[in-house]
Amino acid sequence: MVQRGSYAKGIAKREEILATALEVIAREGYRGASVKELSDAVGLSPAGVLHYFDSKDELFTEILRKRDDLDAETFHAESDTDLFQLFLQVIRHNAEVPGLVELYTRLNAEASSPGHPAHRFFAERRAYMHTLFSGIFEEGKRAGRYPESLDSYSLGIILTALADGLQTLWLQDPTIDMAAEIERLLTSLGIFSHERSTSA
Amino acid sequence: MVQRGSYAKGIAKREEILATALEVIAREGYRGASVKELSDAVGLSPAGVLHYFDSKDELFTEILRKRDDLDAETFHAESDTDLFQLFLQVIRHNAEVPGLVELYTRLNAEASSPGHPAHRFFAERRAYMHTLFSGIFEEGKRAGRYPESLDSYSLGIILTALADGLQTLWLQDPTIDMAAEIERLLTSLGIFSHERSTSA
DNA sequence: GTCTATACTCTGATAGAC
DNA sequence: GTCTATCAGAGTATAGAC
Repeated sequence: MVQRGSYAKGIAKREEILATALEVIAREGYRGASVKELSDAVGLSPAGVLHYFDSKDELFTEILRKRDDLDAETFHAESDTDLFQLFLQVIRHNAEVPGLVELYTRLNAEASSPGHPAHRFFAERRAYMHTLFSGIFEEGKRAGRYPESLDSYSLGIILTALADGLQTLWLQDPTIDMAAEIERLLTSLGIFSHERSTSA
Repeated sequence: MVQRGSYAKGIAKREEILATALEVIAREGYRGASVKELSDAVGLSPAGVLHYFDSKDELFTEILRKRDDLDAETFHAESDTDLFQLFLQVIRHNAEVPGLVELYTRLNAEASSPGHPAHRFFAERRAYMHTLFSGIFEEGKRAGRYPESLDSYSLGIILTALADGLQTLWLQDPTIDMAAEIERLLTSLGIFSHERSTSA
């Protein structure tokens, strides 16, 4: 794989592979998705697909990256958007695409080694979520809307961990309402008032 | 695999396999542990080991079950033990055995299908944790020690999900202090007072 | 550069000999 | 109860066609 994606056609093909793979997993579920299955869906041989990606794990990582990009377009912040509500919207949307949730959860569990293709992705995602939550929380504290009981750093870690853990639980027991649980915790912490919170 | 474990020797051998496998993963880490590697450690062929277990996933599930049994022996409740503190002790102990944490986290992510050998294990574990937390919390509420702000059902789900999610995060970033984060949340919720909480 | 065909390696798993 | 032999399937590396 030399000069991957240097040509217009190559770039387009790479995007097409990602879009197709994302769509297949979102529609059909994860079910041990293999390179073979995904390459069939695009009309290429497995090696043909791996011409654009270093490995299966890198392909899967890029699928998740694309998912995040699409979500960011769909759920973008307006000037008056409550960012916690936006976060809850994404969580609610997740319940519609169990295949992607499983892909995310599995890769998350496998990416602990720094050498894993998804390690950087999850590190960046963690940093982003952390900055986001800390920012919202610090601002709310300054405005006197949020309580001083919890520091922003911990809140960032806790919400990130909770979101990940709820997805693992929900995959095993879909009766769990991920967004509602997060909402209840935020309410208990005094971050949501009952008026501002809207149930799904 | 007929009549697995019906004979005394068979039962002993099965236990020996589990004990050795547990010890190897605890000491060496997970590193993509294979049946081959574990069977070598016991001095058997892969097929020899799979005589005692239906599959690799069943073997791994039983390793986790044995881990829980050993933990229950080590961290057992005395009459005056704070069960939340006991929970935190187990979490702190987890940080000493990353290999087992990774085995747990990976299997947890793979066990979503009801047909998976670990599905029942995690369902039972979830139910146990849930009953435990709800019980502690209800009791504390009745005694007036805990606030009414959060219902027991949600607290059970949230703490279980948080524990799982923190392990995933910690595997990727070991600077995270899992027990301390849970402690901070419990403190913010008014469940821990500062006097009763003891930092690790 | 793009892609197929082929082959290699490693896995977990199974059948049957001992 | 445990082995050897074997299998099916995975991911991946290479050679070379176009």
